[in-house]
Amino acid sequence: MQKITMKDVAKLAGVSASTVSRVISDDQRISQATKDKVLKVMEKLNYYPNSAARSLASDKTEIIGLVMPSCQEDIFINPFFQEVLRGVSSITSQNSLDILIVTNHEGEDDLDVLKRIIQGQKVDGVILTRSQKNDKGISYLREHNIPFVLIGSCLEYDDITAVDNDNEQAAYDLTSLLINKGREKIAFISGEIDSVVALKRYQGYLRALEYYNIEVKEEYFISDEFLEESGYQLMSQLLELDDIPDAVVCADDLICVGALKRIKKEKNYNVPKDIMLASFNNTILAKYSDPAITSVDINGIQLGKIASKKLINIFNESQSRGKEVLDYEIKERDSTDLK
Amino acid sequence: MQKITMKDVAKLAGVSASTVSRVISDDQRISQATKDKVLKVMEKLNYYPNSAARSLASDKTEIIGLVMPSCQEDIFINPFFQEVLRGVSSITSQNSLDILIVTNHEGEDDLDVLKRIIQGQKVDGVILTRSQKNDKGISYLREHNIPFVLIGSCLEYDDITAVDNDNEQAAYDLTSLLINKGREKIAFISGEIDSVVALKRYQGYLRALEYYNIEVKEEYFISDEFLEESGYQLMSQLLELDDIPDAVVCADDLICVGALKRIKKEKNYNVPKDIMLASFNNTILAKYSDPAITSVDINGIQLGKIASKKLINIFNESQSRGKEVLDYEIKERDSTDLK
DNA sequence: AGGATTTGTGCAACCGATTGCACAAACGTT
DNA sequence: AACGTTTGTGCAATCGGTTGCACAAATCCT
Repeated sequence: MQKITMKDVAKLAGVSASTVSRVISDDQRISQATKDKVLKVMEKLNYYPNSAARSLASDKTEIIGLVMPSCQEDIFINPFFQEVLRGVSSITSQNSLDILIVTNHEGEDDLDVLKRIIQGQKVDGVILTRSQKNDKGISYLREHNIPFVLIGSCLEYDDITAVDNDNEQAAYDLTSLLINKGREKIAFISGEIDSVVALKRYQGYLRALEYYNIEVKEEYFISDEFLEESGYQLMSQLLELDDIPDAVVCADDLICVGALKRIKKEKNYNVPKDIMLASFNNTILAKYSDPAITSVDINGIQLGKIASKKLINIFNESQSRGKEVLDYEIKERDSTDLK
Repeated sequence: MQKITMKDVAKLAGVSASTVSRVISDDQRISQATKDKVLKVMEKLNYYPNSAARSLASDKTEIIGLVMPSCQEDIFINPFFQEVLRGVSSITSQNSLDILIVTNHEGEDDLDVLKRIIQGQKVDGVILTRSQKNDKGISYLREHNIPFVLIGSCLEYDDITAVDNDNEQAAYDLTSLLINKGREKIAFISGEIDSVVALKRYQGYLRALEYYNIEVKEEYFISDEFLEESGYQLMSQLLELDDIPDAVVCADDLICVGALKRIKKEKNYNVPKDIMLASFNNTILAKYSDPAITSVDINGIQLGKIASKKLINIFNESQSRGKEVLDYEIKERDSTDLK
């Protein structure tokens, strides 16, 4: 495929390359007549500007990076990320930006990827989809003053542009709901507790127990990874306790679905009668599982949308930085409903 | 953030920029001593090559485009695409490539996006996740000799590199399964029948009916979009017929889930007793719905992996072009099981 | 030892855009 | 008519790499 460059357009239109460039960026100083002429030629030649040349010269890529969990991790399977992607995608589409899926190449750790992407200037900015305690990535981005938005929260700095739900409060509400249904032996199972979101949900759970004067049993809190398999294993552990819980709060639908599967294996336990289940993220999993799972809708699409908008604001140096907290909604379903 | 360029590295290492460039590309001609020296400096300065400059000069981006359904379309919600993305991602990660999510910007049609991405040289090649009859995109890519791989099939050309399942046969098998369970009034509901995959599945369905000498009723085939909502609507139509089908083959899980929802609304119909449901793609939806839906596992992850591998092969001009047909597997679940 | 060969490095052109500055043409003013 | 503005366009440097070619130094040969 032979390449059409600006020069070709310029020559055919009988103008200089700079004029063509200015037509593309819709420069005020170019007369309408010239613009029309050049645009016609561009159309005729099927010209599209070379984006590498463009970003080299202008120092902009028109691409934003969406940083996903390492792709080796199966957590990538979590439908939550697809929701975020959809949200992001709808905004980038409106703003003529593209999305680069950022995952680590073989041998890279989470910080390496960011460095490669950012310093290699593959993107103009990034959206992070999760955060950890003492997140190296966040520190790096912050120190180097790189445009980024966090979906989630950051414990260490309060000057970070982010979108999140009040996961602590949501977990409090969810746990309270179980308590109000008469449950007192409530367990909490989670993915990596280093993840801020897991931590916040755990704290909300604790606060609810304390508020209702329910004893916090150490063995009722166990964590592993954000995977269905982990949910299955963790539930196994709970079922082996002398005093089996009568309700379980899961930090994520994927975990919850795993836990449910494990419970179903035992003929003598019924959800919700013997054990109630409640969870987070309200992905399609929760909606279509049997029984359907009560889950906190954190509106992944909206998180993605707001995050992208904020990132675009940062590009434009307009306001609306800072942290934005989105509403959540508990979707009550059969897993907590005794009918 | 001040930029570190090759010149900086070159100066500090006491070599020329070309040498640095050659160290990066691990050129044979550079001595090990020099390589070590330069690498050390690169590390020290935290140098990462500017990818715009790199691709401008080398005419390579190290990025592959994953062409998604228009992001306005809700089909983007289909978990199938996430599976593909996971597969692609695992391969690109191993090969130090990145993924650009390609969706149309506002005002662009499907062909425009491709032109912009390809002629603007944002990517080295693309993976298409769906195809239509007389697909403009495919013609364009083919004519301009652009590296691409299709996940799916193309009816018009047989020289296209693609990965697919034998969807016709799969639909035949699936329909046969229903027939063997004693059903004879089998409907087929689908998304856009312009999509090749829908068409193939429809053809397989027809072939099964013919093979078993079952009359093909025109009103048993209706189509709309690949959405849950469509499944719901289409099922409504079927339920209004004088002679209601006793089994429905759906072209996609999302549709099937919608259809199921609609059936559940009618108290006097039971799945699978009155109406059996069977579907395609075996996404989590099918697995966790209630009743669980019998679905053809087409292995989206694997499709994504093979597609990426093939694309990389095209880059390397190695063989293994052509079409590859992957196995499918019918996962029988409660929606077709009378117990 | 001198020439041929191999090995390692640098020079400079080039990739295709953007953009500050210069300047010609067209216009308005007195 | 002469001069100052305004308007529209072109020149040329620049962005940060890659790569063909030239060439110096090191090695090998007879």
